[in-house]
Amino acid sequence: MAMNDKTPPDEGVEQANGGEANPPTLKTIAFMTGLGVTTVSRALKDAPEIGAATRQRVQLVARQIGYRPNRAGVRLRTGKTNVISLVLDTEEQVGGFVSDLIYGISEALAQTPYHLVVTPYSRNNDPLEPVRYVVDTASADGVIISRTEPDDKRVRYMSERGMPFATHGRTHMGIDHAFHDFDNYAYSVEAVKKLAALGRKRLALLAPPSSLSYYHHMRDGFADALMEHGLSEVPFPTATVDHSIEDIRKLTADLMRRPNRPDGFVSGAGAGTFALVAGVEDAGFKLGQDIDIVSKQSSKLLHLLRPQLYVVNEDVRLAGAELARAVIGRIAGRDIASLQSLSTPSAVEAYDA
Amino acid sequence: MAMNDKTPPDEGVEQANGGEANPPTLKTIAFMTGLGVTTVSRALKDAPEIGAATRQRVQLVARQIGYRPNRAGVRLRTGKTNVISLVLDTEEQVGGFVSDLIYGISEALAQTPYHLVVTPYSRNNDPLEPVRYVVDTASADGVIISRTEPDDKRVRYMSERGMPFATHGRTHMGIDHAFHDFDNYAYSVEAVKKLAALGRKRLALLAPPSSLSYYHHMRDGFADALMEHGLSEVPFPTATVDHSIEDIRKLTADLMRRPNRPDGFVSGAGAGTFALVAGVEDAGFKLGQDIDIVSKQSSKLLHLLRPQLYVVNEDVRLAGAELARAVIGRIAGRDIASLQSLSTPSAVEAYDA
DNA sequence: GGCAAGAACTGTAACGTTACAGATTGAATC
DNA sequence: GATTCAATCTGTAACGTTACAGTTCTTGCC
Repeated sequence: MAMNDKTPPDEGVEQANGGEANPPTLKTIAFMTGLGVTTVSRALKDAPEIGAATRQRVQLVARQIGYRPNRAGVRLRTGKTNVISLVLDTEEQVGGFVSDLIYGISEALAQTPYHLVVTPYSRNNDPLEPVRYVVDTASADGVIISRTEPDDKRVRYMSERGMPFATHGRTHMGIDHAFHDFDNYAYSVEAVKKLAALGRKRLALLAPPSSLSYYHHMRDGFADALMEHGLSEVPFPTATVDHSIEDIRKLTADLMRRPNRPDGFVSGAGAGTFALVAGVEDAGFKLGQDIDIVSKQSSKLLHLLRPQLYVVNEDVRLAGAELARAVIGRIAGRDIASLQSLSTPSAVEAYDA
Repeated sequence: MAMNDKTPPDEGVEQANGGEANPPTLKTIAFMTGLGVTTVSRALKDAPEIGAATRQRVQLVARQIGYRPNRAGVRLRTGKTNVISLVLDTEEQVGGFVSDLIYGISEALAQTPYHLVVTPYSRNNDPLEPVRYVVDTASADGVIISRTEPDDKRVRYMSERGMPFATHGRTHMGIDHAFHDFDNYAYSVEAVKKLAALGRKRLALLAPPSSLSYYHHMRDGFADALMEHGLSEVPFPTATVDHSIEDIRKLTADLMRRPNRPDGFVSGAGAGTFALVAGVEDAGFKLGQDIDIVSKQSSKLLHLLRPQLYVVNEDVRLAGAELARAVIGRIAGRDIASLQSLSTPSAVEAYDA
């Protein structure tokens, strides 16, 4: 049995043995077990043509010495990066939104070999650029994007090139893909219903920018519910949740000083609601008296701002976890239909003292 | 001139040329220029022993065909990952804090070849674990950590093993290292000074958890300034900025109902201040009248919560950018002393209507 | 006893890059 | 004309992994 013709992994290195131990590789295990590297490699991934005894022996040794596959080696050989890329707009307004998304994703990735890489872009630049980078350099196995548009270039790009991805928000472009979304239609329906029940008649909507998909959902729900309850809309077109706090505040105050001011607001974002409230009060009106506001929030701060606010909670952390599961599902080749989820808003909550 | 003995990069692949083009490699450029891969490699990194004409020719071709070095190849050969790892506590309370940190880091990394990998851990587990993982598997060239402690195991671990890193916050353990910190000592000195000027006498501090470095800075500044202005402290030991909004609120209300309640608060975190205000009002007291509060904030929401609040802004995005610059500096072997920065708090701001 | 077939294992090559040790020039020096 | 030298270029090997094409050995069958 020619066992000693295996080359020990550190041969040629003259350092004393007390020096830094290099991380173990397949070669290390091969040397320790007297097997070939190929056998070790296959034994570690439970290949069928490896004997049960050998497999167990290899896995035991690997565990003992704390073997971890070298990511660069695997990536170079197989092309598998074990990376999920989160493409983020770094101009994103305030709020723990992005933090929560990242926490949710991390949570779901923790049990997997995947690392999370944040790929930023500036809203001023082309949103397609970071996606193109990731796809062209194959620097991730899957991508998560947010700020989804109804006809989204990024979705088309990734679809055409077979890059697995999941979107935060839906599209309407005839391409089926994994997504997670908050049901903003249901949200604004519930919000309007609440305001109707409070006797409000003329409602305004602080909407997302009209380029984004959820603008349409929110707007449609708003319009349908207005119709159903026989209420009217006070247009508030210039302001969106993407505007700065100062802008929204000023636009709101202006709106409130008009003769046909609204007596109810539906707000699409927690931070925007801070500005709404300030604008309303700047104009001299009182929340819960002259006007009522229903807002979405991802943090829990709105009721501390004003207890008169009505809120619906959006669990962004959950969204992150769902998105991570969805991309991983796509990478594993799972069925798209099973990787699409919609989060139903909870009931509108009044402040509970 | 034997030029055609170079092997074209796609030899052996039977696909028609109309198929997907594989990303160009050094071999591609070598083939196109008629040079050897080694020459191409060196030409691209401006090595001195390559002729000026050749260098330009190679770089031109590389640019034209959109060559990008394969990260796995570089990483495997050199050990350089071109990755910065941000180690994050995923239990972090609320606030755009982490978002801003990430945006700041991304901003600074955008001009470099570095990718940002988020390495999460749960506060319940050992904070050393993710750091050990990154160091042991050499999965990043540099690390950024936050929630720094005066005697920080992670700092020791990375120091001893020569992993470049930067900390958000300082340590006091006789190890010199790169950091960025907000001057929380100066902050609480200014905060107390403001409250003294307002005629407040009995101050309480909503501090960070006592395990963290900035607890001590904030506390020392608080104590020194109390002394200087002849004010007294109302102990508020159980509550920290890490507690939930609900907990802080309740503890604050309890405190305010005591006979020796404070007439001024210094708050170490924006989200905590939301809870402070709620607790104060729960107990029936009025901000600006019975009590004044000075708070740090990283978002701009506090003055919308209550205009009576006094705020100091902490630019976390800047902190992120500084931290990124600091780690990169360490990786480049720059002097530690030049990679330590302290951000001086701006003046205490009252609401400016 | 000879042979086929499977089980269990092995070596080689390749992914893309760079370190290292040459090789090939042409010009300058003696 | 030979020798040295610098300038410029090149091939080979290796980083750690896996696909592929063997190789060896045992066992069963005729």
